[in-house]
Amino acid sequence: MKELPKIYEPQKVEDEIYARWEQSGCFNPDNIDSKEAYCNILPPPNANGELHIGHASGYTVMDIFGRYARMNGKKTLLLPGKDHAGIQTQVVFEKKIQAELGLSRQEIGREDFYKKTYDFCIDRANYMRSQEKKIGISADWSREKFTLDPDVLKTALETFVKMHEDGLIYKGKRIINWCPRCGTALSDVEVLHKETPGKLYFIKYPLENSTEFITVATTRPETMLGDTAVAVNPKDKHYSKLVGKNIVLPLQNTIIPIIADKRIDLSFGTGAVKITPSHDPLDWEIGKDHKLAEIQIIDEKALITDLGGKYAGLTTHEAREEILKDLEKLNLLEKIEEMTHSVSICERCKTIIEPLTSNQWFVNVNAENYSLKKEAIKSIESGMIEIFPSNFKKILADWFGNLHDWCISRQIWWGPQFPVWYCNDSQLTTHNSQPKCSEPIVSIEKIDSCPHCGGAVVQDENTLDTWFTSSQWPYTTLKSNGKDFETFFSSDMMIMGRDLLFFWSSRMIMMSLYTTKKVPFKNLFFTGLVLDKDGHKFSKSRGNGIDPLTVIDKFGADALRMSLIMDSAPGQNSRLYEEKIETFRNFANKLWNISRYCLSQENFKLVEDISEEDINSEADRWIAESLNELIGKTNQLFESKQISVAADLLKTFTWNSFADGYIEAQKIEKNEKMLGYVLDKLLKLWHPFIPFVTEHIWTLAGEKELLMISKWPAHKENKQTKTSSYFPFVLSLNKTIRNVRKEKNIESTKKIELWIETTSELSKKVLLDNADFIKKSAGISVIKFNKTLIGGFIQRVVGECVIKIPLDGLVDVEKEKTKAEKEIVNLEKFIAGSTARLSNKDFVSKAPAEVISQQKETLERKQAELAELKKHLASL
RNA sequence: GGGUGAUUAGCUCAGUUGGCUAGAGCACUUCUCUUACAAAGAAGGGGUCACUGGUUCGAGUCCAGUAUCACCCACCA
Repeated sequence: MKELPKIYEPQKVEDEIYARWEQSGCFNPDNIDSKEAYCNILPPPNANGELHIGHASGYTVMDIFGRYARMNGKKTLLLPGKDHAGIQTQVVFEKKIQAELGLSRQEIGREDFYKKTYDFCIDRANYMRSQEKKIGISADWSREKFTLDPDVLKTALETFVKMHEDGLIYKGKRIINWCPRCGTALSDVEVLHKETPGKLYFIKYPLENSTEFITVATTRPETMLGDTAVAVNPKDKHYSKLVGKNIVLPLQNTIIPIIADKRIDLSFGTGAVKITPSHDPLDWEIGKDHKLAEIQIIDEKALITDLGGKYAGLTTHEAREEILKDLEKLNLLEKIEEMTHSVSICERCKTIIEPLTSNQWFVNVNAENYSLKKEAIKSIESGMIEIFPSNFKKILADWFGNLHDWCISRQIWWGPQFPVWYCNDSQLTTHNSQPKCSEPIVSIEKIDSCPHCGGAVVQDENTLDTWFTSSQWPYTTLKSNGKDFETFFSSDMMIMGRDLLFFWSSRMIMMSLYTTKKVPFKNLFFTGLVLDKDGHKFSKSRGNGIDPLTVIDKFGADALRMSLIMDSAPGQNSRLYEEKIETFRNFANKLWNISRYCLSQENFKLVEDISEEDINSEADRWIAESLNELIGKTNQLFESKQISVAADLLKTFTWNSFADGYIEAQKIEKNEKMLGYVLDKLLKLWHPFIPFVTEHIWTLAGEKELLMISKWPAHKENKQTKTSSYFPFVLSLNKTIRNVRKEKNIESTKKIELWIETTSELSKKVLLDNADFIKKSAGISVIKFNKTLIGGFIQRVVGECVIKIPLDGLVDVEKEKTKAEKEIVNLEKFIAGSTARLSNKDFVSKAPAEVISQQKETLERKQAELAELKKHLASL
């Protein structure tokens, strides 16, 4: 066998390994013959940038489960894709063309802008795909989809048509969130709320035909131009006499009523509220109930409209200044208070949102014939979808409960245009000879002329909300490829950042139940945010980003994968930093060197299974049994989705048990077959986590088939496990001797004698069986049993043995005394507690037998130890 | 205003049906380049598991409350 380098260099092998996986065709489930299917739909990243560490985190988890399923013989599909990401991509691309060409999208024109953005996305998608491969995702690239692929989009638009027919999609004038910078309506989830210091203005509104005033408080005085009422709480005694009277609205000089509405908070401000139905969500509700007029005084560019009289054309900010000045002149500004309040801002560009009434398309989430939200709640509460961590279940259900209609029309250019046409005629004339011409024509096919009058038609200019298409992603992607939908839907697991809880997971659930009557996924798994070392979010402005490719280049993909999934529970944030990644790079190297050792053994090969005859020593039995136990636990942990705990367990076994324990013992008493068996199982168990290094070692060991499709290790259930505590006893004996050497500063080259007193024949046998190993690893010249030792010696107790190490002249009696005394106190404390517990009737009657016997066993051992110690102390 | 999560060794975090003289990695102390590995090996120090009560034979783990921090939701004008 050729000499392998001491250091594992992932950079040199990872690309080649990935290429072999791809060429094998095993990423494609069509090439796997199995009745049982498994499918993870990978969350499609926005095709407008590059992969960041958050993507890598989710992908790693998905790939781990995918590889686990594949090795368990399931027809496994990991379906990759990319999202066109409407508003976000438009913002990104507009900036790009502005910077590179000095052009605005208006200067380019809608059609051309769309084409250019499309090309940009495809370019980014190609780059991002190469990043995804670097991470080692075992996805079927032949099935990769983009949200704007014709087949995917067609399926999504068919849903639109169906929902429209069912009355779940309607167009109407409602108050919406308007982003003046993006120039579009936004849904509620796309609006953020930010605590902002501001001012509360108290304005006096004169009563009609009176010298009295009613004072209202507002943070946005400019909206008074659109006031159509003043409202007070019906219970508010201060104002009860005024309800029904009128007010002369200052500056506008219109007459508006004072109304009573229970939604008004008595304790806030003066208890009297100006009502501006066109520019405030609550006011809009109140206005509707009281049939108030709506006067839109702010337009879609955040400028005052003509209805704003002399303020028309001003920005809202300018108008506010002017209005305050004018009110002051009229002596109507009573006072100004400082306050902090919550301001709505655009999720994408952070511009302040202007609420305004607008004609938009909505999804009715609670229609009489089909309630999207109620069905979703049902699916969650009935457990059709299992959610990790489980407390997110309640959060989701509550969110659905409070859900309002979903605004799905955007006034942007990037994204699918509404499949809706209008008869030109109907827009021009209000009196139409054909009444049907006034109704929108909804169709996924392009419409050339009005089906009723044959006249010209125009397509609805609106663009669909990105989440309308991505909410159908598991359905549309599988639907567009042969029988995939029948085979794989519902998908098995969906993994996403918790920030997508409301944006995406919720909508996928609603839409899937509506279109397919099935849940989109059986398990929903949330990852927390990946933060930097100081717990900050990664962001461009902070400049603390970690590029996955840089990390992979430096430490390898396996190290990155491990550092992303370890040390974090589902849904919990985790921190990522170089030192952490380094430790996993070190682990990959450890596994590499373990394998190097194994491969260097004569006649070494990986072994699928062993029999009783292959177990020759205590060490063999111990490692075989521990391994079997490990396999059982790992499988359980995979089933309960606790992969980070599983990886931790594997790591402890690999490093501590196998490398430090078994391999060292095996050097004395060779058993290549056992080495081959354990390594075979370890490579398999590790493969989902660290696919590259394991596959590489597998190949070096001479295996022809890929590790990726090897059979997952099975736990041997029926096998009666014999007690495997003998070898750990040998290990702890070694440890104790080394400890003594260390304490006494005995050079490692100096051999010492080991005298043992024991009444246990079994212990004696084990020690004799492992004498060579003990001698070598603890530097012992000779082991003597039950001899009387004369002269100075150090005494320790290990298990049922009293061990004595003759050390003439090196024994510090006082030091040994203190040490023994300290240990005695410790033991007595433990024994007292343990004895009390065992003599407690309730404990004995209620605790499980296993716990009791274990307790007894430990107590006896400790008591024996104590007795020896006392004896020893007396002799000092 | 409502909700969720966190609080365990100097730091970052595990700890899933309650059985723990509480674990890992990093950092620290002391040895060792011993023929798989110094990206390593060996030995060691370090914690009344935020606080207060409760349930229980037994609580880091379950319940109630308190404190601090973080995040999310909400139509406080």
